[in-house]
Amino acid sequence: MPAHVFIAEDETSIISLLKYNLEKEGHKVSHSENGEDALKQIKLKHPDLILMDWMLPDLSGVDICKNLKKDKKFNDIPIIMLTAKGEEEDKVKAFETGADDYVTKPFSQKELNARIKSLLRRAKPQSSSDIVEFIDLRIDRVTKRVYRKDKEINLGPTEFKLLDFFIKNPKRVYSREQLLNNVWGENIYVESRTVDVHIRRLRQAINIENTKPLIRTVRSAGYSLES
Amino acid sequence: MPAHVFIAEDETSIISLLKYNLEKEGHKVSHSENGEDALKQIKLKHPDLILMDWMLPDLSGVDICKNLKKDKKFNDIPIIMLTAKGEEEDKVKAFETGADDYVTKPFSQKELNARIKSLLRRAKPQSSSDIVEFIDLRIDRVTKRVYRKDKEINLGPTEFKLLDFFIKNPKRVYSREQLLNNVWGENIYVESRTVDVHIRRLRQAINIENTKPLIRTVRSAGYSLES
DNA sequence: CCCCTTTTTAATCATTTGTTAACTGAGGAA
DNA sequence: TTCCTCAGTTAACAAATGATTAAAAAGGGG
Repeated sequence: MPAHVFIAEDETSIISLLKYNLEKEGHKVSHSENGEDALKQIKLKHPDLILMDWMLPDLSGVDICKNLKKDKKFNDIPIIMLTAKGEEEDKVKAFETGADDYVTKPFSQKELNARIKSLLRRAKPQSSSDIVEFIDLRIDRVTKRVYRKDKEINLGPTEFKLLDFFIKNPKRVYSREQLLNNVWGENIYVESRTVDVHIRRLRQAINIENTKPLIRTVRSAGYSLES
Repeated sequence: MPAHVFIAEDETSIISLLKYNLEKEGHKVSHSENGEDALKQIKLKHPDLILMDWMLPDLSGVDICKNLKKDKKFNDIPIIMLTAKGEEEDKVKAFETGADDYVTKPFSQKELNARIKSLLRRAKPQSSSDIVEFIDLRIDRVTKRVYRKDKEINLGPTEFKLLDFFIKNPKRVYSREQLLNNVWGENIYVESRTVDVHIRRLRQAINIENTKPLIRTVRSAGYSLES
């Protein structure tokens, strides 16, 4: 699983070693050499995982960790703390501040890779409820099935996500940009016309023998799910 | 969640410490001070979880672990390895031999309890019953046999665990990552494509003369067991 | 050393996706 | 009303993505 890994570390030799190895694994790597900047960049780039030195100039790893963990937007980025060998009590402190794993220098690249993999694939808790309904539409997030009038409907992944998003706030009108941000993702760029196409596909799919259309077009504003 | 914990450890001071703490948590505790005896007792008592010292007189923890993990009847008992501090490479070896978790001495009781809880939670739900059925599929957890339409099916260990996991929550779609975490274990790192291969083998195995396929592929989401 | 299982790899196959461009229709202005 | 313009709709297609499959490589145990 290629991911974006951020390294906060002041020893350049370690940075380049890590960078080399991580890129070989297919990850995208950014880094920063001081705490202040690291925090700023992390918030800007929103990486998938952070390798953080315990000791950093001007803002310690612990502080960054605390800061991130209390911010809803960033508290689910896994953090691996890097510390010098032998500081056993640091381990406890690291976990207390919210680090997800802990590696002592010097570490084997193999082990680090393993831990990274493990953290990256750790299940994200899905908070939303399992089955949602709207009018004669039912969507089951556990079995990934969608029904209209108890008849099963086949949707592609994007149409599924689109409908799933609409159904969270029925009747609310979303602009194409909002849909792109919420369904496709913040940092993915596609033409806004693409939304139209998927709206059409979704409409076709959920349009079963003389039922209501369910998706409303609001001219020059966007789309909404309603009766 | 009270359970039966077995301790294989030769230092009596550690045994009594562990025993005290585990019993305070409500667990039933047995122990043995040498490898030979430990293995015998484990097979006799079939505990819910094992705490095992890496170094034991006359039969090492690794050997016991290997022995148990290749025995269908015992390979699902979670094992936590206990090792002296600083032996980093042992960690890798421990996981390779099939240990489910790894703790270095000295350890905090709090951390150990957390890990025990986590492993028990993962392993427990299967204890509900020894024979489970789904459609025309029957799996016997005691004898480790699988039948389809009363005809016995031969599955490799991984396929067995995979099917066993699926059958706990039929119809539920699991991602490859979830399957890796739950069937292979949190600490084992294989490519997620490997899952596909085992799914295929499982499919082939349970596909007896014109019966339903039973395993559904959900593109970009995962797999599920259903009719 | 041979056999069996697991894992990786790579080729192939199938579906989904994003884009483009032509088409349609609503609504405002004359 | 009629025409014009602009936004939305539709269909077609190429590219990308994801799943399947077979076969080779890697381990592990007897």
